[in-house]
Amino acid sequence: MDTRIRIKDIADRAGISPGTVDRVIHDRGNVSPETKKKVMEVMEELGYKPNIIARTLANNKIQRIVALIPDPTGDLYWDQPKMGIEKALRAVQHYGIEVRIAYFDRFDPASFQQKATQILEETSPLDAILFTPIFQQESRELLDACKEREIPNVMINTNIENSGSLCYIGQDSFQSGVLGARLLDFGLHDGETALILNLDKRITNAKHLQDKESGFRDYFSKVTNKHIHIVRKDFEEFGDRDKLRAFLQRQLAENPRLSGIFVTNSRAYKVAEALDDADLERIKIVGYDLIQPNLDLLKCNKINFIINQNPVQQGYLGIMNLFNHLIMKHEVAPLQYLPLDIVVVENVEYYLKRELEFQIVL
Amino acid sequence: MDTRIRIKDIADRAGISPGTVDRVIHDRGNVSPETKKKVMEVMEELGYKPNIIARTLANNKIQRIVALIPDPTGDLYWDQPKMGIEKALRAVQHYGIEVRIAYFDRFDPASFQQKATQILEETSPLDAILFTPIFQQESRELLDACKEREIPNVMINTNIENSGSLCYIGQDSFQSGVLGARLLDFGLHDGETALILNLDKRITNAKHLQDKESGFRDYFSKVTNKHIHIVRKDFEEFGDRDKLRAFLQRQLAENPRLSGIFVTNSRAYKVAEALDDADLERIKIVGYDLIQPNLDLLKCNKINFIINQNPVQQGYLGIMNLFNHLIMKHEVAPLQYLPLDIVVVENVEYYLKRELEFQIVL
DNA sequence: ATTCATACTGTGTGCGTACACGGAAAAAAG
DNA sequence: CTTTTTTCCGTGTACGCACACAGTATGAAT
Repeated sequence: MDTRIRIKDIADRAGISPGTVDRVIHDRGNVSPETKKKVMEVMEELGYKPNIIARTLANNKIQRIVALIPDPTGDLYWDQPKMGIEKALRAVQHYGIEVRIAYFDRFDPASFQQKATQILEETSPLDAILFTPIFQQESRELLDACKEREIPNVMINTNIENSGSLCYIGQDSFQSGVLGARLLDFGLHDGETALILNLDKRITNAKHLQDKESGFRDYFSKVTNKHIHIVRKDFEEFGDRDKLRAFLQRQLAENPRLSGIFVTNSRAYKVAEALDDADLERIKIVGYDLIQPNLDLLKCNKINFIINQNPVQQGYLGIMNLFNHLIMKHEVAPLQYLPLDIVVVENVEYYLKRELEFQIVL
Repeated sequence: MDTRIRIKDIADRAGISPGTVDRVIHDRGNVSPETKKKVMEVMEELGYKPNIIARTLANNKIQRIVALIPDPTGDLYWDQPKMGIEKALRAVQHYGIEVRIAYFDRFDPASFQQKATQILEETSPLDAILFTPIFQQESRELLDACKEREIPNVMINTNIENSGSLCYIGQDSFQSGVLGARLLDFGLHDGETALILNLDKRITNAKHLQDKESGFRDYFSKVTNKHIHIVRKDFEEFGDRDKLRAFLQRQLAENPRLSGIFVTNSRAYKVAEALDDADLERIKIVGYDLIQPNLDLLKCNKINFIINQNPVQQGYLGIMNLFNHLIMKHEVAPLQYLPLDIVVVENVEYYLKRELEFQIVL
């Protein structure tokens, strides 16, 4: 395989045996300082790059990763990180990586806490954790436990600052709000009203929703040629269509010139379904995520734009980054913002196809 | 590594030696029909999956790939597939893949032909080719030569139908035109004119530009609430700013209500640079590709939308697909359309970041 | 002077596969 | 029946690395 430098080459050049070079490489001690220095110099000089193929073959232990994500039952969005995780697993399982996916109730912090504890206690060995820190408090506890036990971890979808995590993979919430504003702006005229709508339980961590709102407001604060009135509302009972309809009617009554709604999560379809066609004609809707009900409404122009949060990618890259860390021993970028894909009818197909097809199959 | 089935396990179960199992796996003959059948049954029964790691380590020959792409000198776009190819190489070089990049003059079919011949004759062994078939005729000749010599090949950026290629990776040109129309449509009013502008030498294959035009027209043919007049122009001397300016002034004179320009390749910046600020205020521009001059003009709102053709991805996936074919011996999807990314000021940063950062480093 | 501990270094085996080589058995030729 | 050829199959080695283990050298303690 080419003229690659092997450990043996280093050894020959340094006038010692491969075993010693190996000790230097893995910093396993029992090497005299001079020899170590010499070996390091030779490695530098010859540009030694370990052969991962041989390394993985020799080092045949398994690395166990546990992923803790929301139970996708009844929520189409959370099925997608799962798909990404499974796709990544297929790519790296040859390297001795094992992934178990655990689920928690996305509306119940106690469930998260319980599962996290269970994972920490019952999984052995536990080499890494991938999780979605949607509950701020409970996630911090998990992060602390990881730090204490020196378990590398990756966060996806929601970020927590100063977490000590290996990395975060997901969107930049603030900028995501800016983009949402920009997209709504296409359909807004001077003096009209835009509504920021959080269809979520209050209990879930609102941090990234707040960031989206800040970004949204930031955009319009910089628009000079027209003035847009901005209103924010939270509504918890999104499961009940009639209540949602009543709620929306109230908003329309209070804001007669309401002509744009920014739904901060994947539930834009609920809004579109609850509004009358006549209102929909006038009101532009920007939402998140390529889930089926959103797609259906996008195709008949009842939702105007969808911002793709790349949930499949999040899961995929989460695992791949752990792979890079655990097996490849590469540096991992701590903050990995995914693109803010703008999805309209005309390009939706290709994003869907990409999610389904492989990227890299190893 | 888990409880994986090895060749030795198959051998034991079938009551023969690993060598024979290996012969069956690689169909290398010298195995009696009964034994072969027996081995196949056992493999099926135990669900044998070859260990790629060990396979690659043992099979230490190199696979030589040559990439034939346009010389990026003086054209910022073509630098990007090159980056993608290099990124992919970094990911798979451990598996014994070697890539050499050859360049041709993107305005000179003879140069393509000459380089192609040279590659076929002088590279030995030549295990695969990745190329951009921008010259229809000459590319067909290369495809024929590949077919004759049974050299697997991948096309990126431009597609040729019925090519016998392993796969095509790039955009769906027609749909790309549809999207371009949709984006321009945001800024167009009833009765206004949209210009489809090909800033290219006539000599280059116009097939994918034609497709873009068809898509563009197709979109507006389906718009019912307003009527948009569509004009198409080709202009070869885009290198000369004064001539381009004069040309554009002529268009403005001929089409007083011209308020949208769809530039079908990466040269939108040339249009924006050649127009007066007063005209730019009114005229919306949609172009392609995240190259620096386009980005600068996007940021100051002189270009409104950029469609990303994902050139880095094209190169990256091109190599990765050959890797999948050559090393992994996986099936490869023959038609791999990349997403049509809509890029505006608000999300441009994240696309750029993605291109620069790794995706998978192996 | 011998033993013993310590600090360091070399050797060997295994990981799962590919493939060359050689040997045995069966079939064909003499 | 013997020799040669063919067909089939087992053994061994290499791939590059990790790691256990077996050394060797040095100096201190007895």
